[in-house]
Amino acid sequence: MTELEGAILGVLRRGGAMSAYAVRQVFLVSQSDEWSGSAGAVYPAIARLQKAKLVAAAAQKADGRGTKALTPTRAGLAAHDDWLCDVVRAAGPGSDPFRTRAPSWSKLPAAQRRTLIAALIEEMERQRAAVRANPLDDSGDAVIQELNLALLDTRLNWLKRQR
Amino acid sequence: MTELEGAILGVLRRGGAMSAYAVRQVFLVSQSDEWSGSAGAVYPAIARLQKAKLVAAAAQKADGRGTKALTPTRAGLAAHDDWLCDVVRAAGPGSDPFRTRAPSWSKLPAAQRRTLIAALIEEMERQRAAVRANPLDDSGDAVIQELNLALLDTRLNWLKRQR
DNA sequence: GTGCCCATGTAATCTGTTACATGATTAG
DNA sequence: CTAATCATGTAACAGATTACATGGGCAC
Repeated sequence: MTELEGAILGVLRRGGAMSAYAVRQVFLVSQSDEWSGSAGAVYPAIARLQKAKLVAAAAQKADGRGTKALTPTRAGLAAHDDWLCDVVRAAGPGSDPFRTRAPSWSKLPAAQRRTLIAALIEEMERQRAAVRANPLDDSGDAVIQELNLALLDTRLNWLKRQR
Repeated sequence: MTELEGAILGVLRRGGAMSAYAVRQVFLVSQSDEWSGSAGAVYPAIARLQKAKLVAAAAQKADGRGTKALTPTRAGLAAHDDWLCDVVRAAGPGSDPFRTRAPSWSKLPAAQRRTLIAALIEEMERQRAAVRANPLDDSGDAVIQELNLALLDTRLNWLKRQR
């Protein structure tokens, strides 16, 4: 199961029956934009999940567009549990564009480096304010917001020590 | 420029002239395993960089294997600077398998959830001990280690609040 | 009835993964 | 000499991205 497939099952599990389009919207507006929510990723991923009988689709009446209400099957919930409990994968570092760049910033000319660090601090503080201003009603989003705030603080702390 | 291409330029910039094989080793033993360092990724990426004249290859004498010493060109350094100063990309959240799973952990049966959280704490503390035990001689690795330690602490703090 | 969003998908392309292939060098 | 490692690459494949295509529902 790919990360995207696991994430989709999680959305269906937390959000109840919804259409593939609605799943896309969740990714499109998500705080952690790990995926673009592009149709070319979401629809094939859902098709794979359906083929593997991990997701079931119930046709909605009075919709000529063939909109389906998707729900995880019992096997889908079990597979998702396994994915959730995969300690090795869950504990992995993931990919972080900040961490990838940070080791090389010392190679920049000093003036450029100072400008960059100032711009990064400004951007991170802007993000932090935006997150803080947002309501965290949905339980899943609240967790992501909390972890994202911690990430922002980590980066800000590190940046301010580099000034 | 892809993240991998940027990272490769960074390795060449920080590590001095080295072969494509040596670049691979850096990724293979790297603390932040964002990439596997697979030959099928590294060699094509370096080929792209060479084609774009961002990396130059000097043949080493007395090596029948055609080993080349790779160095960033002036254009390569400029492109790398741009990549380093891309505030939007650097400030992005990246992808985090922990953050992807965390919102769904509340859906697990309570007993399973407690077991998982305990296993995750153990794994993170093991990782933290391993990082602490490692020497951080190389400047680039030291930065990554520092950011990884902060990431581990964030996750541990969050997990311990969930117990 | 004309736009605009809803809703589903496909096609071309890019990049990374695993696995394989090939040959040079060096340690025992 | 033989085995392990150094060193470079390719092939088949999987998954994500952008862009495109198609058509239903609804507001004005």
